[in-house]
Amino acid sequence: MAITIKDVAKETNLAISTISKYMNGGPVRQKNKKVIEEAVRKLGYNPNKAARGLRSSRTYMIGVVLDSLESQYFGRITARMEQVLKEKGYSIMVCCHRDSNEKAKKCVEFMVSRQVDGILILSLAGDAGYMDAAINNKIPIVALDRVPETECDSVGTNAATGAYQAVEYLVQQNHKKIAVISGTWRENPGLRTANERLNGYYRVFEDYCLKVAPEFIVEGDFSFDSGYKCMTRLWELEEHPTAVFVTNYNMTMGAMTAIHNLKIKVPEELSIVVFDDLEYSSISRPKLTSVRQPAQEVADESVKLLMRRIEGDYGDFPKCLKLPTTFHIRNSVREL
Amino acid sequence: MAITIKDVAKETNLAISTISKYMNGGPVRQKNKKVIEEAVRKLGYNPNKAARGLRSSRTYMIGVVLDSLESQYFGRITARMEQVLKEKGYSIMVCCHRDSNEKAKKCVEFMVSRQVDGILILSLAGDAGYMDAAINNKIPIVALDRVPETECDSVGTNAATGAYQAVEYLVQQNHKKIAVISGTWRENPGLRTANERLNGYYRVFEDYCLKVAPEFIVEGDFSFDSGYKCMTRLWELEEHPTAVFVTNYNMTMGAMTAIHNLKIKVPEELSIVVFDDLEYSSISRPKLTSVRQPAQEVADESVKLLMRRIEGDYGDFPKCLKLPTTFHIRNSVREL
DNA sequence: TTGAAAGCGCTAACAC
DNA sequence: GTGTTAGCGCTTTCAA
Repeated sequence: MAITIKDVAKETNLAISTISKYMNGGPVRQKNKKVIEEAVRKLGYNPNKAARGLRSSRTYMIGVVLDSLESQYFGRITARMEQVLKEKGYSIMVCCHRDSNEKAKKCVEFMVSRQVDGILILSLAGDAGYMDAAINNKIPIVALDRVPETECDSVGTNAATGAYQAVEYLVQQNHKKIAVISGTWRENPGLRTANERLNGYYRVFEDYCLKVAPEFIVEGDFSFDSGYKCMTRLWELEEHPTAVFVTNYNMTMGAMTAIHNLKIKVPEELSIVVFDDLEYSSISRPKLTSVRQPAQEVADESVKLLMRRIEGDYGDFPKCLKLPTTFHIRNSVREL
Repeated sequence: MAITIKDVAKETNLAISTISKYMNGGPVRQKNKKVIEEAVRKLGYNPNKAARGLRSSRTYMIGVVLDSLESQYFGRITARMEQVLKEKGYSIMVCCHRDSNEKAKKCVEFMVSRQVDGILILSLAGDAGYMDAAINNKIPIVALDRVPETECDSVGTNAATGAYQAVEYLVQQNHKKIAVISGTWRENPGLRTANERLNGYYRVFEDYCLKVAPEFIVEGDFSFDSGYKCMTRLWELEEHPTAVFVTNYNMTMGAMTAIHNLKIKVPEELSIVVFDDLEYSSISRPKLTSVRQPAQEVADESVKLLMRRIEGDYGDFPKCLKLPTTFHIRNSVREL
């Protein structure tokens, strides 16, 4: 087995507890400090964090449960969380729920049994029973991106406002026939982020006294395929829209693929604005005018909030933080 | 604090060790089995894995150290590893090295101090001193994608063959003026994957008795920007190439952006084949003919190998596994 | 089969 | 400042 604190004690002729104190930044005599440092280096001692956690009931481990590592947006968020947490001495354990609440529940239980100090959970809709294990064990948990229905800490972005801005921009460019490819679908009406994005659309129409054309509102499910299908369906309409608002990244890529296949010219024949501003938005031609969610800030704020909960500061529980999106005008919209 | 084995013992009037045995699938009297099950459910008992690890020196935790969570290819690999490992009862701890060997060393040490049962390390060039901590502590470690110089287990793809296939295809379509945007750069000549991809190119020229034009070999560093710059430089040449082989994903996107800006028509004016077959290859217009690395198989094989090492089977150490790439013909190459 | 007891590596009281 | 000691929650002998 590896080097333990005992070995260091033996090597230095000091007590175990002195070594422990030194390792935790406690006060140690100058001379001993040197001796210990020396021994630690020589032996290559590395404190066993599991044992430390067992004793101090602090594992310095944070559980991150997310849909999948394959999504760009969540990848960015997770990468940032890892970075920030590492600086604070925490490491992260990840677990994918693949959009199943049942699996999410398992993930959370798993993390709890690992004694994580806190949990960050990304993107899950509907009933939040999956948080029970954490709550019962008094392990702080903050939800990201999609806000569950239970009373809990959460941080996300102000999707309604972001969507509003995107659609308003279209209106300001004199578009009236504006379609939207939404992520709300009847089987899963609980998906708040999807609803919020759609609400932004409705509100613009309301505020500008425009009439909503039901056939221009098509429902996808946030997947590539649904984006493709929705766009195709839109183009089969007798009267084409002059602009379309696509409400997430995967659907955007699906829609753009359909657009290419149908040989629709953007922005000449169809203007497009999209929610999520990731790789593809600036790589595609034309570049896509888009609403950006602040991945880094979302990560930073949720970590900050979680840290406060871990320190025991529950003053403002439950906190629901909504970060503003930003709007990036590029070349996919033309003025009518 | 949470429910411990003690609570279950008290609840059932059995000894702690009996509960432990039950929890680990040991032989317990039918009657007691029922009683324990009942109590576990009622109390919501979840064994503390840290304590278990401390005792049995098995944490059922695997450390994954990788460049960054933001890369698609590694995201896929990591996602798959998580899935497979979860099925086996393992969870993963991730740590990003951001292409710094020094940070990688820290990551590995960190994982070691967490008593992980094994380490999977992705994509790192040059000297492999960063593995020392794992090796010294006899913690199995397998390297993925990029193979370090030290004697160690590794699994990657057969990049040279993949590159060969791509360039050979170009030759078969009667291209002679074939440029390559390589990922080898003088400051980091140790990057084997980059060298292998370039070697594939050289070998085709050798085998087909073609002459290599030095000005057609441009050196990037696997980044978007370098892809952009290399493509631009290529187009400033007096004599343009008729085809280009781009040796990784980020450079491909950079090169494509340059291609769009320079208004180069693909494949009419320039054919392109690329290494890595991710999202963009099939979204872009035209779709990109590309070499695909088998992310899932790489993940599966490395996990399988690591598991064998954890079980103590070092029969074939050090094993260097190279999985075949596949070649996908799409619309970015024209026949001359 | 079951239970008592030792101990994994560490921290935290407490006495010195 | 330093050392002694008692556990954190669990597994694992070893007796019964």
